[in-house]
Amino acid sequence: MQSILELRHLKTLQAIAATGNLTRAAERLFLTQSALSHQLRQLEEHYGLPLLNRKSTPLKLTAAGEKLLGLANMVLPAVAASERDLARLREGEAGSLRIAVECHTCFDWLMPAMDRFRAHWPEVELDIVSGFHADPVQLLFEERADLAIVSEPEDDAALYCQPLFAYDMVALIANDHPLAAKAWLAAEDFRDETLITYPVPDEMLDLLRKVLKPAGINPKRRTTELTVAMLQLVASKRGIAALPRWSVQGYLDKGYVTARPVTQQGLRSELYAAVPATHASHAYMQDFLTLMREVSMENLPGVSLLNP
Amino acid sequence: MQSILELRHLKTLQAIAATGNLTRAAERLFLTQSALSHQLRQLEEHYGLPLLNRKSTPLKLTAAGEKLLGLANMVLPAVAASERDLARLREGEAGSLRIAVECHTCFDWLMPAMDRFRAHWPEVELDIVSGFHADPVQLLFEERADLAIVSEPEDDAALYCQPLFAYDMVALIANDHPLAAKAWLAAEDFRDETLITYPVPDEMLDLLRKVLKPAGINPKRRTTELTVAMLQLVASKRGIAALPRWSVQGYLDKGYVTARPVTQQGLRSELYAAVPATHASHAYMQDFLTLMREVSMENLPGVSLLNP
DNA sequence: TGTTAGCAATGAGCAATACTCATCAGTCAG
DNA sequence: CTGACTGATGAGTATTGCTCATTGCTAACA
Repeated sequence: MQSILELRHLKTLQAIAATGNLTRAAERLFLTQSALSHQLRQLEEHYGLPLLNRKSTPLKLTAAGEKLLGLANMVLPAVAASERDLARLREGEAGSLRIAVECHTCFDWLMPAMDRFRAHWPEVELDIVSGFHADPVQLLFEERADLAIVSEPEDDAALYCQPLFAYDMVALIANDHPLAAKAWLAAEDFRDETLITYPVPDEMLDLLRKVLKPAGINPKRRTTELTVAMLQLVASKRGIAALPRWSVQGYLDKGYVTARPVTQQGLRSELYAAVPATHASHAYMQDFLTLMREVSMENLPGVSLLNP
Repeated sequence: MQSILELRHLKTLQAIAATGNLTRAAERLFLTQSALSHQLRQLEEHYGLPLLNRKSTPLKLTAAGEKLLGLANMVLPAVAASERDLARLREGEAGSLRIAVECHTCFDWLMPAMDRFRAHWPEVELDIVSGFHADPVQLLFEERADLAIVSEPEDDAALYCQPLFAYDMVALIANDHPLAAKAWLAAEDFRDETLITYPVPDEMLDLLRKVLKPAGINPKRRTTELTVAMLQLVASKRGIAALPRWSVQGYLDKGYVTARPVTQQGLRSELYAAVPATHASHAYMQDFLTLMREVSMENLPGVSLLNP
């Protein structure tokens, strides 16, 4: 009789539709698989209708489920927008969000996140701090930036550090390169090759810091600023490179070059967002932090969210 | 950080905006005043903003409150519509809803309720059973009607009976009639007057059943089918009538005739909807039952809902 | 000016319920 | 057949949303 539906249920349905899997949907909502299963059963009992087809993998919504999903898709964005409005009412419209990056490839996913953000907070001054800096965190302390994208968690009490996502770095080699025959590359394999990198300090290159330096290997080097140029050099056997899989997936799909894991376990890298603790509570900052996670999940193949 | 907003909160805000009063809003939601107060405080703490201005009576929403109310007004109807869709998915589109009335004046508020219903359930056959019947409940058993509007609760297990609302019956007299000088009319006052009624059996006239019959008073009678005709007769001192206040409020506001309570405590009447128990669970029936209550609250002055 | 009625706020306590945990059953790939 | 991965389920717990009882405030009225 009385409606038992709550926003919680709509969020659940959205997560299930997005992941096609109760377990992963639960993760996304910071709940357990059991919780979602119970929620679902309660809804289905209440409406006397199945909401999803359990037989299929990935999980498919029934017609009734789709109806409610449609509701969720119209209601939840409206709720989010209203909550932003309230935050603006409390904190005012304006503010600044200057982003410092240490990693070239980040632009790929930062751009769509920034676009979405601009629509939410037109009055916030949004910038990427130009030029590359050895230590982007330093820019935060100098108040020349409000947010830094870094590859290791910062352990400073003056900073709030939010995990973004993890991804695999892969070695890129020409399709007919002898190393392409191997299932994965060891540090040794780089010894006699030319390593192609961005023109940044060694400490900012995960391959060098985590794999080659520890093994005492220091290959010949060549640098370029552009990812496409790197791929061009690799394809023409002028050297090998190591890049995030998500930044080159498009080229891999076209068979332009070959990717191989670095070391047997793979080389897993992570990204974190660091913001001055004083800025962390701002609503627009919180919004951007979640936006970055959302956008990267949507757009980048093979990344996994890190628990905040 | 995490959103705590739920549909429950939106319903609360809507009720507060509608009643301008926590206590009455709580009644409408079948909760206590305390519950709403706590809800409100939780929201205000979470958003760091006051949602309503406590100083004013009736309670006024702040800008932030209005924002959320706007959200409620867009979200809640969408939710209700989706739930109707689900009900249709389960039970099918069609059905019949034939309404039997024992009280002439009911048309005033039945019409808008029926209009709203038709929009919700276009495939349900909606009718008022024509002609007047001494016992509309009988029509339910004969399966010639699906819902009856009656003035006393039915005590039959085969029927589901929902209270609708309560209202005051008032005596109508000419402005310069001697009885207009009295604050209220006693049974005695009717003895030498002509009573103007609808042409229905005496048991269906609350004034006769509850006041005059018990006092052993049986005044002269005159009948007419139309409410306006009754008022015309009253105004020209051809007799006095007793009608629901809500059905004549418009004429009273224009000073056309004078209204006086019947007996010192007033003559309070009630309306109930009776439906065959077998039909009561149908979603469209439930929808109509709540629609009748909603519409009468909105349109009829001085009525009060009865607790179901 | 005291008195009462009406209203919202508050804190304590309780009951409903939303969740987790542990486990089971089914499906699929190796 | 086994192990990995899935969702379902029941029991138990932690949370939370609610009610109850009371207080403080305001306004109306004698």
